[in-house]
Amino acid sequence: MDEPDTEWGTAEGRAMIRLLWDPPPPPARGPRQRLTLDQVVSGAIEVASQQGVDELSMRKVAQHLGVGAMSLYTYVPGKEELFELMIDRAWAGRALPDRTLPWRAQVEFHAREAWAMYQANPWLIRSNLWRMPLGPHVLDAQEDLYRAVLLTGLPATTVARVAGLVEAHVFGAARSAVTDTSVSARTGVTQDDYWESRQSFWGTYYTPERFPAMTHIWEQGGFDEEYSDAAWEFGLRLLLDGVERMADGER
Amino acid sequence: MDEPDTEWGTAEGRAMIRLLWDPPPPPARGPRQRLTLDQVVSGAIEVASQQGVDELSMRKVAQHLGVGAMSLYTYVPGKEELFELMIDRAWAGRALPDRTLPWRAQVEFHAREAWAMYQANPWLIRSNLWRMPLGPHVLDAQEDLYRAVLLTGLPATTVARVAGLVEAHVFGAARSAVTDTSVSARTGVTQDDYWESRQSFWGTYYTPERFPAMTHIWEQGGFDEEYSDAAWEFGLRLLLDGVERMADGER
DNA sequence: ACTCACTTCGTACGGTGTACCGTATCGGAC
DNA sequence: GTCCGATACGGTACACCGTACGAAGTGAGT
Repeated sequence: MDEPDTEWGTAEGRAMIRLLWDPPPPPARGPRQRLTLDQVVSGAIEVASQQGVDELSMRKVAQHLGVGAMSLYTYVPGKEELFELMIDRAWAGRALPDRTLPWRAQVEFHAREAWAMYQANPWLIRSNLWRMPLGPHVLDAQEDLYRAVLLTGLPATTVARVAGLVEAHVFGAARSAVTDTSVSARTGVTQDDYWESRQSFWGTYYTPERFPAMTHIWEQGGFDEEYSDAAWEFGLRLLLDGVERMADGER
Repeated sequence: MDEPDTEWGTAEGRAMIRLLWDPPPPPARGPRQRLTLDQVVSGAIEVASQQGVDELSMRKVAQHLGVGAMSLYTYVPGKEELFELMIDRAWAGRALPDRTLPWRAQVEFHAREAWAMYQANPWLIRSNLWRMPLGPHVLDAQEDLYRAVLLTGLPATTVARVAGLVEAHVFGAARSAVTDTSVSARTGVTQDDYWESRQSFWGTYYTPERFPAMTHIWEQGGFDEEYSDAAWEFGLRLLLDGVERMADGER
């Protein structure tokens, strides 16, 4: 009789999948739409980029696009779905490596593309926390990464793990690198201001006796270049060196 | 004259640091407090654990503790600060490794403790996105990890990178592993229901022709054990193998 | 006994996502 | 050309959020 309206059942799931994979047919029979789905997604991304993902709201997206808030719901079932579309759009920008390159160069290309994607779309960092959306561009990129890792000749289980490691590593590095700047953009507080606001800690509670290792690394300049390009590529190299060794041992 | 009330300046920063590091003196001169700061933090963690971090609200925490919503603000400046206290509390549960063990065993111990922490507190996954709080328990654990990695004898910059890699890797693995279950707990939709709701995708848009690599890995059972303990320990091993080789080459 | 710092919490404000529904707009059928 | 009905638009409303404000009650110090 009265079915629950918030169910995630097959109905909503199917609607989302269609939205991602099928171009929505331009509806005949009614007044013409003022916008396109693409414009809505782009507008949302612009709002998220300019004001930060925390400030993203349906009302703000609508205002940015010059329509009423509720009008968005004719393009998109809800905010969550809009977010999935935004994610897939971001992944659409990822280029694929030249298939004639050796596997390692291809994987490194993928990693650099992922890094660039997170740099260009910091709001992504706050997303993939949920499930990765089953969007076409997401899957195409992942498929190609799996293809590249398969070139190693390693067993399937290992390939799945390695591909996951590469994606997770880049994501983790991007998260750390982007966090500071995005927080700054959101609150208008610069990184220096933040540290200054917390400096009472350094003078009061931080003592070299309690934190000798950190103090030592600090004095050696070990924290100076934290999360530059060099830092995350160092991790990638470490990772791929291990994979390469496994692959060599395999054959 | 009218100073901005939302400033993050030294005032608020100092208050937060004191809240984290100094036990709040039991206030004389007024009616006795009904709760303690510890109880507030514990209550918030219970709400986050039971209902999911998205459902965490000051009103719900207050109700859970049997007090009015606004009463919480006598213990804590705001929600953000409460969250930092929750994070530090979670880190407080991390045990430290036996210092007589070799460095690798110590680092692995740290990694396993981190994994256990994320398993026990899935709401953490949605947190560290901002800056890591400067809480005493967070810093004590990190200090000890740096100490353990320093035992390798590697240069300071490398030590900083390796420690970051280990933490980031465990976090990434935990994020992927925990996501499914936490979404289930939040929405009451099981993982199977979710996949069923999206199954129109598998029948309609997923074709082996478009995704040959994924299909191949799937057929080989490569995705079966995704994000079990074995999966993330595989990544850790790969990582530490590389570190070990660097350390050996060093001396 | 008085003072007054302090806790508690009801009320309220501006924000959110979005359900509901009246109104305007058009394509297709006649 | 006229009308029907599906559709887009968007105002209003509801439940919820974080939290500012202030009134009322409490209890130690004087």
